[in-house]
Amino acid sequence: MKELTKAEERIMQILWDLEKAFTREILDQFENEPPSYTTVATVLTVLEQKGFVAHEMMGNSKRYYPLISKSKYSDFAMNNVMSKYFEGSLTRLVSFFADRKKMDIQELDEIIKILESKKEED
Amino acid sequence: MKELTKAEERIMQILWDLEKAFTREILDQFENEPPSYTTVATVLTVLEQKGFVAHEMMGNSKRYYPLISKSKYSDFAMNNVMSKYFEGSLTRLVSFFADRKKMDIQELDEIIKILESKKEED
DNA sequence: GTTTTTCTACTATATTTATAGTAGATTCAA
DNA sequence: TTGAATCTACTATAAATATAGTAGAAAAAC
Repeated sequence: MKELTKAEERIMQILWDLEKAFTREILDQFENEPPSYTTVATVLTVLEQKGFVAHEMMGNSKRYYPLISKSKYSDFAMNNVMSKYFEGSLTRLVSFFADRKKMDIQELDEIIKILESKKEED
Repeated sequence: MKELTKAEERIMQILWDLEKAFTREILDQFENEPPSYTTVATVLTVLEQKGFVAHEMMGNSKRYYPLISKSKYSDFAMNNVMSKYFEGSLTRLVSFFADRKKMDIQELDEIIKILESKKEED
């Protein structure tokens, strides 16, 4: 999978959220300093070329939808960072976080619970 | 902090590893298809402008060293991805990983241990 | 002590990314 | 049924990124 550029990523985030959307609808999601309509349209075209989205015609308008799920891309993006900064190890990542973030007992317990239940899975 | 571009990041990774290095030494770390010497030198100049590295003169050569630690940048990069894909929550991230990765009992236990000891800290 | 190598500084160029304009088709609204 | 609005396709342009060449100074090699 290729990486998303920043502009592409912003639009993918919106599209993951909306699931299906016209260019106009995507544009409407921008709060401050929205890009121009054609900019969004161009980025969508690029995203389509790159295989991240597809569209269906509704009248003469295109309704876009993601071809790659957010969780699939999350996985890719995370593995990317993890391999570069934590030797791909979740253990290292968690330990890094434990070292430098405030985490309340409740959050810690929740994570432990998740991991415990994962153990039983096997 | 600004994000590192790919070319910059590759060189920072080497520099984090070597701690201090001349352009030539950095170049020597490239295994296949090394860039040209001047490419490395140019990227280092950019990195210096951006405040990621500094240098000391050794004779007429520059020995570069990182101004930003790998763990500081890791933190930045991780928070970046986490905020975009896991609402900034380590819990969500761990649960995502637990769902889609094979993890052996030993690894799970290790992470649990880390989190337990973090609990006692407070 | 010349030649060769090795640096840096500066410049150059190609590619990618980000952003948007224009023109022509289509739809809508009066 | 014509004028306004909206959409796509195509093109344009600026900015950022990636890569490297050239020239001149310094050092090393012979």
